[in-house]
Amino acid sequence: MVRIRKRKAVEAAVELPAELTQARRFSKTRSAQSGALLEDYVELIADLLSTGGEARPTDVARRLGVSHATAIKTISRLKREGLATGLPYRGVFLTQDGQKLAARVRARHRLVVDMLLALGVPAEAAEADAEGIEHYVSEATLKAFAQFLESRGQS
Amino acid sequence: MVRIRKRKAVEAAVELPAELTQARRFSKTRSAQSGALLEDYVELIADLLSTGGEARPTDVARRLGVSHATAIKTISRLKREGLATGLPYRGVFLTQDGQKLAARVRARHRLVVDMLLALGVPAEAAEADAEGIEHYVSEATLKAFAQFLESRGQS
DNA sequence: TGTGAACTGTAGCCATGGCTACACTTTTAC
DNA sequence: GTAAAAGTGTAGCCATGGCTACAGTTCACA
Ligand SMILES: [Mn+2]
Ligand SMILES: [Mn+2]
Ligand SMILES: [Mn+2]
Ligand SMILES: [Mn+2]
Repeated sequence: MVRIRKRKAVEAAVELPAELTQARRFSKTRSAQSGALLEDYVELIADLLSTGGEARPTDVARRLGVSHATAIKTISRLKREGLATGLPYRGVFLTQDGQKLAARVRARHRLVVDMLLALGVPAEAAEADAEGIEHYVSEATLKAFAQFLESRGQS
Repeated sequence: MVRIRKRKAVEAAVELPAELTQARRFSKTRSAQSGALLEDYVELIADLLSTGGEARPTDVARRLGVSHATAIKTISRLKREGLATGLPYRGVFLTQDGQKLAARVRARHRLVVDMLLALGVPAEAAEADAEGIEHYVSEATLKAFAQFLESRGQS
């Protein structure tokens, strides 16, 4: 006893473009997502290097809250993608590309945090939210953030 | 010929708390990430249901820009987690929990988009960025966004 | 009313990003 | 100088979220 149900009600009235636009947006978000982890690693490694002169897998793991095995696996992906280098048992370093990415990511992170703070978000929430938000902010949005901060006199 | 290198330089001077705080932030971001996909599915299904009265796997797939097999697999996860129901070949529906989640997600999505627009971000960039940002915005930040919009007269 | 088109579902592949367990290397401390 | 501790690396497990290929079901329409 299966009920019938209509399909293809109104020929969709050339509604396709909107569908495609939305699909493109989601695709873009998925791409950004796949880069997010690498960005965080590179940013953190740059931080460790500039602070203590070295970046060791265990430090990276501790700061990210993952096991050292996970950190090592991801670092090897960084190396595979040309962002990091290093010899066994000798710590991790960033390639030119890695350093360039780190600089961009760091500036973006700071801008997002500053924006949230300027809006009155409490410091810890601003830091925590920025850790996720930063990876999905386009150039256009970054520019808007910067202009807002400028118009407020905050850096 | 392997060079020696110092380790444990300064006993870390009780630097651990900061480490833990940062690790907790990253963990939180990872949790949010795992919920993001389900949120988008639920939001989209609610949209299809309220617009056309039914939500079919193929529609969902087309709007998300994934294959229908991927959509079906994720929808089955929605069902497993108590957010959706439906019989074979009969479309997808939302449970009470699913509908509640959809309402929250939809409101949040709109708020993030409105905020970006208010800052002068071009419409398409605002929509695209919001699709990612929305999943990482805490209650505190949402409140700050709402207050900003209110202070600007934009509902 | 039958049949081809459209849709739905299943199986099985891959990469990512978690984890634990275990083995190996380096550093520290005695 | 050696033994224990700390760090590093590998193997192998799991879930997620993509995909294609193929099989089964429902619908539209001639
Ligand atoms: Mn981040
Ligand atoms: Mn960051
Ligand atoms: Mn989204
Ligand atoms: Mn959304």
